[in-house]
Amino acid sequence: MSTIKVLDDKNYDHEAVEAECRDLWDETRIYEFDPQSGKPVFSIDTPPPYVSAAHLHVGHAMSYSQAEFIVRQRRMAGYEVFYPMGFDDNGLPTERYVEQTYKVDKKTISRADFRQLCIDETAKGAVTYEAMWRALGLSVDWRLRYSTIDDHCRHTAQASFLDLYKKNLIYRANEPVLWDTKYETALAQADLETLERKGKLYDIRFSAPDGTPLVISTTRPELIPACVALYFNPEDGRYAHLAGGEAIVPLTGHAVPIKTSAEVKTDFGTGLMMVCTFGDGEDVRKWKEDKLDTRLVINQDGKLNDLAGKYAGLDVQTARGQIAKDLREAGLVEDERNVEQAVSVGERSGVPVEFAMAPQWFVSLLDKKQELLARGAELGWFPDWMKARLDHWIEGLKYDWNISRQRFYGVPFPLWYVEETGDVILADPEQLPVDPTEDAPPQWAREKYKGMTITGEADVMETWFTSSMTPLINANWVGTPGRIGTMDVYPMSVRVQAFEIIRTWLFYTLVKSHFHTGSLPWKEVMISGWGLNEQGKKISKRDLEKFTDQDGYNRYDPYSLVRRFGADAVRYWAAGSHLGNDLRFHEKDVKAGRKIVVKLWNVARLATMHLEGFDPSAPRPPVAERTIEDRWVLVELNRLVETLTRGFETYDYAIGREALERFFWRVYCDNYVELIKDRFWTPERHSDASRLSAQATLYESLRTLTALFAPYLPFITEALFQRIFKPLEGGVSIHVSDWPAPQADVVDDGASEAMDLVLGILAGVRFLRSEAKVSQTRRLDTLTVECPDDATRARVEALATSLLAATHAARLEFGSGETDTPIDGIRVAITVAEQEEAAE
RNA sequence: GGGCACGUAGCUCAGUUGGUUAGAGCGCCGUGUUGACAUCGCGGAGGUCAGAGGUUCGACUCCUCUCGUGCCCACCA
Repeated sequence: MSTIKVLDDKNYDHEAVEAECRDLWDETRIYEFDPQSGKPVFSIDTPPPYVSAAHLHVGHAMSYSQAEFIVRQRRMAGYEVFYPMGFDDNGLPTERYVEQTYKVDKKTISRADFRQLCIDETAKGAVTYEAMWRALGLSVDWRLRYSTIDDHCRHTAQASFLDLYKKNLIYRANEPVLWDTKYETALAQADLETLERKGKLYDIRFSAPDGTPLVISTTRPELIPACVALYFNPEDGRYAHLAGGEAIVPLTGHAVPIKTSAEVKTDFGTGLMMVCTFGDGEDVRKWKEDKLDTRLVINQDGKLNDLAGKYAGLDVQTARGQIAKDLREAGLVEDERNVEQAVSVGERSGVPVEFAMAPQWFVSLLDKKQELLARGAELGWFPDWMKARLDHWIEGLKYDWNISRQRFYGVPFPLWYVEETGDVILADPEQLPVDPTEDAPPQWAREKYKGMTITGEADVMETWFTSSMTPLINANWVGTPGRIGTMDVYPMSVRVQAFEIIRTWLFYTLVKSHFHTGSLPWKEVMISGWGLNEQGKKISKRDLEKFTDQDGYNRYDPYSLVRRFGADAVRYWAAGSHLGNDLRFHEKDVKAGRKIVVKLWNVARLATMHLEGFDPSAPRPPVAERTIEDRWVLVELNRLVETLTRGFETYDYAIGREALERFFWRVYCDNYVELIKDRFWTPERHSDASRLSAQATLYESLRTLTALFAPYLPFITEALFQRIFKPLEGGVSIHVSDWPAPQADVVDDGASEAMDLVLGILAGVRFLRSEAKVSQTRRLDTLTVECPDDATRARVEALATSLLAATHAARLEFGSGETDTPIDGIRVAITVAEQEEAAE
């Protein structure tokens, strides 16, 4: 027979407990995915963070914790959990970081050497990240880790390219592309941000061949040398006579055609529009549709070229000022005024994008919008209103997906070009991953193009081309030997991510899955908000640096918080906002988390004191025979279980936290455990049966509470399980025990109503004690209850035992009360026990 | 300009299909300790639920409009 021992540690030592739990979890390997378990699989696709550039802050801790609440609950609910973790060490952020850290230039270092530096650097970052995730208690199966530059991921990305190529979903074109002049690379639409700024709108005088002035309006005078046409609205009577004619461009003196377009607004500026190569997307469209001349005046480095005449060599900004000045001096500026403009800038560079002509690889999207919208509609969205963001993005797509980047560090395209014929040689699937700038093309190609010049594609794929593969990376789509995970876990159960990358990561992943597998990548998506600083702004590097004190403590640094308050406390904070909503960080909220952890420890200590010697394997009193206090708490507990289970089904961890907190504090600690004390303190007025009833109920409720708290507070709940419950019921860990189900034999047979009466009277007594400055535990001589009618009096009388126990009173009397209670018509009064007075 | 979300106590937020005197945490005030917990208990103050209309027997909740905040999208050159 096993019985319960009292918890011996008076103080809860989170550091010791967390270390103990981590060791236990490592040793027992309970988080490892077992494909043979026969249980339904719950697989989760979480963001692979950039490991180099950014430092972790509580916002990261928040969103990963929110996902992990769900994971832990699903594991307990009987799912076989597949929980990998990835790191994104590809792409521009890493490249920039390495360039700056090692002071290297991509033009003077070999691709292999540079990649090695990136790999080394990101390996360091990954160590930090893994340590952080472990400290937070993320139940990741670390055998499933991937990093986007490793062989498996490069292989997957290149296989994706080959598959798209075969399916005719990818093409190469030499078209105007969005161009970042700072990093000198092409960009995709999704890489753009909008910058609001003040600009100037100039009215500038062009002329007709006969010298008649023609005044156009533009915010970009530096593009005048690139002008290839003027447009006006066909409805615009002012210019009707110009149609089909020509205009002479100032500064350069070249002639351009004058055309009409319904899109020109008659009330904007002068109603005459200058079209250039290329000022914006509209220019590109007219250039294509009307087969305009090409006068590309801005080079890939953002400087003007020889077409700009004396302005050659100036950057866009300088040229704009210089040209405006010269035009003004020449008397050609009719008007200039300030305007608000919205310009597209590179997300990373912050520099306004230009257009450049360079051959690029594109994935077809524009003719697939309907299919992609349909896929998006198949997904289960949590919260559901986030779906609108994807729909709007797809509807607003203007370009196919340009995946070429004129950068260095990324996954190479698996192909070579034959200079003489222009043919494209694709890598053989067996030779992936391949780097065409270093590796030879396949044997058959070397033979076929013998004697010709074969060059590997020097561009690399953009980073999203790889990260959009994470579900297929996890499911080992390419069949890398030795990797755990097969297409059996595909589509995955859920993707977790923040809202700002719906248009990128979510969208591209959907695209890839649709094209490669004809199915969704996951069944559902869980979209989280951001952790914000006290001011409600995104947490910045500045926050992380500025608020560090002498001890190295920083309130935005998850490590600092975990060390000071414990991982459970940080996680408890993270559960504080509903899914999809931002959460402001306040240290005091983590302290509140800490408080509930300590309270849980203490209430467990109290329970073990009352339960000392209790044998849970012995028959317990049927619920129907227990006291009303016990039946009441079990009814409340059943409701709690239902609430949490329902919340978790829709990824709403916050419902559960809220309900748990309310139950734990208001029902359990403040009332239930106080109400049962009398049965142990004054055994002479309670039966053995009622004591056993309390013990059984206390045991059951504490066990259920431990399980319900487990997804949120994995460490303390594990500690309680190991110390109290495991010796009695066996099992390895609370985290692989069963998720609680409502107890079927618990029905609300009036216990709640009766307890309302007891608690109402108790509230009145507590008020009187407080008024009279009498301790809440001091014994009362009499409890006097004033009832409005005989029926109420009879109900109160029937509850005498409970009332005396609750109020620690010796006698119940009926008479006139001193104060109201929350219950209509019932008033109470108290007298303090004489003998205690004497004892003092 | 369009879309999405939001506006509830000093601060941060709950409030599940509309139903009696709107809740919590923190903060504030008062008070209590030989029996889990001062990392605590008990009590208290504090809100015209952004504003205005409308639907309804009844609105924090549903509808319309206005104001304000955040984010996303947008070629007004």
